[in-house]
Order: sequence, then C-alpha cells, then structure tokens
Amino acid sequence: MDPSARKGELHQNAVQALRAMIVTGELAPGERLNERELCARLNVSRTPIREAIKTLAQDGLLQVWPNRSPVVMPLESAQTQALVEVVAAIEALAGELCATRITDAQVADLGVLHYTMMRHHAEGDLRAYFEANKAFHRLIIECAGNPVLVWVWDLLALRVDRARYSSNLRPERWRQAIAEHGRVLERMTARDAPGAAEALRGHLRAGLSQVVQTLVEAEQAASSKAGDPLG
Amino acid sequence: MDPSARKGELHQNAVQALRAMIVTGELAPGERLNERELCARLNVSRTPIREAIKTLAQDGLLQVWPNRSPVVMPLESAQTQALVEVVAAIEALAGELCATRITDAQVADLGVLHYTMMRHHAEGDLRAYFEANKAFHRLIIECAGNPVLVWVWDLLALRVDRARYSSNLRPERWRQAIAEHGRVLERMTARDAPGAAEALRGHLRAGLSQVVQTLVEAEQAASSKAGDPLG
DNA sequence: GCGGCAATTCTTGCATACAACATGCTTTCG
DNA sequence: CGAAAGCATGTTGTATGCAAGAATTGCCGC
Repeated sequence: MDPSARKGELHQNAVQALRAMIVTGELAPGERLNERELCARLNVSRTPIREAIKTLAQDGLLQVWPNRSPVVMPLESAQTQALVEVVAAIEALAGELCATRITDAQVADLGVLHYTMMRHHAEGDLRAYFEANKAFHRLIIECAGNPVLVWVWDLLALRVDRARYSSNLRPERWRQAIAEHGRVLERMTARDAPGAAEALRGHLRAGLSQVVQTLVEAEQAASSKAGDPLG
Repeated sequence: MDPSARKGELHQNAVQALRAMIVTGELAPGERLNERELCARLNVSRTPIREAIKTLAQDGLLQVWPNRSPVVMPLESAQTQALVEVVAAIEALAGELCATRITDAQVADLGVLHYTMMRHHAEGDLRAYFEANKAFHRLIIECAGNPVLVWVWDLLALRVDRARYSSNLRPERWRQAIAEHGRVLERMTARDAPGAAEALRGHLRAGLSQVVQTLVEAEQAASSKAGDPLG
C-alpha cells in the first residue's frame, strides 16, 4: 500500500481519488464499479472503499441500489440543463451578497485571478484557465460570507466540473467568458449588488448553456449511431 | 436484531434512524457519538453504522475528524441565518419555475394541502401542520420540474427541519404563515411567476427569521448563564 | 434453433478481529 | 505540591471472513 496514505484516513483519500476519477471522466458515466477492482486500484481494502462510495453517492456522483454494483451517475443534457438554472441562481445570490461585503483586498484578489485567466487564455492553457476560473468563482462565493452557500456551491461545483470536463470550450466562447469576468469584476469594484448578480447570472447561463449544447450534440450523435448502426 | 430490517439495507436503515434522531433533537447538537453505543441502539454492527455516519457527514448533520468521535453538528443562529438566505433563493427560483409549469391538477393538490394546514391549525396539531407544510413546499419544488433543485432542496430541508424542531412556532406567526401560503397558492393559480417567487421568498424569510430569533434568544440565555452562573 | 430454467460463480452486505491512535489517570521526579 | 511522563483503557480505522443475493452461462426441453 502507498505509505504516504497511511495516516489513518484512507477512506477520505479514496473519496478524493474516486471523485477526481469521476469528475475527469476517467470513470465513464454509466460505468459499473466493482469494489474489489477499486481496492486493487487504490491499494486499500473494501471497508474504506465502501465508505467512500457512500459519500460519493451522497454527492450525486454515484448511483447505488441494494445488492448491486454502484454506477457512475450518467451525464445527461437534461440534468445539466437543470443544473444551469440552479447554479445561476446560487451564484446570483452570491454575487449580490458579495458585492455588499467584499473588501478592497478581495477585489484585488479577484482582479489577479481575472488577469491570470487572461494570461492562460493567451497561452492557450485550458487546464490552468479552468483552475483559475474555479478559484475566481469560489472567491466570490466565499466573499458572500455565507457558509451554507459555500457548502451548496461546493456540491454543485462537482457536477459543473464534470460537465465541463466532458465538453470542449470553443475559442469564441472562451473570449466571451473573459469579457464577462471583466464585467463581474467591474460590478464588484463598484459594489453594485444587483449588477453583480445579473452579470454572474448571465455569465453562468451563457457558459453552461454551451456545455449543455455539447452534451445535446453528443447524445444526438450517440442515438443516431445506436438507431442506425449500419449507416 | 430487528428481523424487519434484515433485507440487506441495514446501513440505509441506520441513515434514516440517525437522521431522524438528529433532526428531532433526540441527539443533541454538539453531542459526541460513540459507534458502539449506536450499534447497541440500532442493533447492527459497526460497519453499517460507520457508512451511515459518512452519509450524514456529507449531509452536514455530523462533523467528523480522523480518529475522533463524530459530533452532531452544532445548531447556531449564524448558520441558520445563512441557511435562510439560501433557502429563500432556492424556493424563489422554484416558485418562478413552478408558476410557469404547474398543472391544474397540481394546483388542486396545493390547495388541498393549504386547507389541510388550516385544519391542523384550527385543531392545534403542530406536528401534522409541519408535515403538511413540508409537503406543500416540496410539491412546489417538484412542480418546478428541475431534478437538481429537488436534490438541493432535500439537502437543505434537513437543516431547515432541524432548526424548526428546535424552536417553537408562535401563534401569531402560525396565523401569518397560513395567510402567506394562501398568497402563494393564489399566485400559482394565476400563473404569476414573479409574484409566486416573491411570495415564497417573503414567506421563507419571515418564517425562518422567527426560528433564527428563537435560536438567538437561546444562545443569549445560555451565554449569560455560562458567563454569570451565580445570578 | 430458440427460450426458459437451474447451477455455478461472482459481488455485495454485514460482522468481527486486530492495530493505531487518543485520552485520562497514576506515578514519579523536581 | 505541581508538572510531566508513562501506562492503561477505550475508541476509531482497516482488513478479512462468511453469508445472502445477482448475474451469467450452460443445459435441457420444446
């Protein structure tokens, strides 16, 4: 077993590892998981694996039924469309609260992240952009000063990341996203609560709608292939 | 062991039992839980108990750290105040979506629940009122037609219920809540999306603020007692 | 040749044993 | 008398064994 993991928290470790595997798509949507296989993969026994599975089921990343292998939650366009509406509402609320509470130092941090994203865009480094993007949004959530909001957002972010990983970011949309971040930063600087809320709502809707569109296309391609396997 | 539970889903059973115990306050906020004690109480071994604990930690009902007994999440006024804002936003979104999608049959169901609540109020049956109240709100969430919204609401509802159980519903507030339900029903009947959203937002804020107020008073009483134990 | 049934094999669910860690107490030394 | 260290006890973390439930495959009947 990995000696670095021997700190008495193997199951937490397993949660992190499995979460990452599901979010990145290394474990495919709809895939059935075998406990013993996962044990071999993560070098732990079944007990921590089973505890991790329960946690991930609660996150909505796994489906579990009694006496059946857990299944990686399918990634459907309808579910993701539903996610868009909820995340947009949550971030709009966060934007409103954030704009009234954010400090100058935090505005500066937001600005750093914004320009970091621009740099990653210029270099075409998508992974680094994603990371900074997530930090940008999470900082806004944190500045809202509402721990329940943070908790809900972290849960939703798992699904958002998963959807993002499964779709490509088109160059045009990428540029537009950066412009929208600039608008959010501007409204935060001005402490304009309604403006910040609307800027975030629009940004989320536009960005995630693009992701949904990708999923719709993938589903159409899959269904036409399945319905017409010979042509 | 209880033979009725021997169907291969003992841990799910344990989740339900522990959830209920925490929500109703049978397990007090801040209380440390001993696995063996819980085993004896629920007549199962440690394995399903431990899996249930992981699930409840993910629900935000338990705090867990490595090599320490899990602790029932404290019930603080600040946390509940934060909860109010998030739930109000979620139900406002649900109200908006619901008003545009609700069917006549569902409006009728909502009406039945409203008048059921009035009856329970007239009879002073608080438990039955709570139950119908929860069904009323959940029906609105379901009618929104957004599965992610349902998922988030169910998670938040655990905390809401817990806060409600810990506080009393004052007669004046009870009457007012029923009037607000009537207003929500009216806006739904009229398919007025913004009106429904606002009615729900106001209803949630007013009702949960009362709960928060109760918690604040309890905390003040506790701190003054602790800080001035002799008089 | 096809469909249904049964047995084998595999997988999950639960219980328990053992090890590591935390905690409280006692004892000993300054 | 106080404080710190070590020991004893109890609790959690992990591994594994065993039983019950699914799934697959092979077989038999039609």
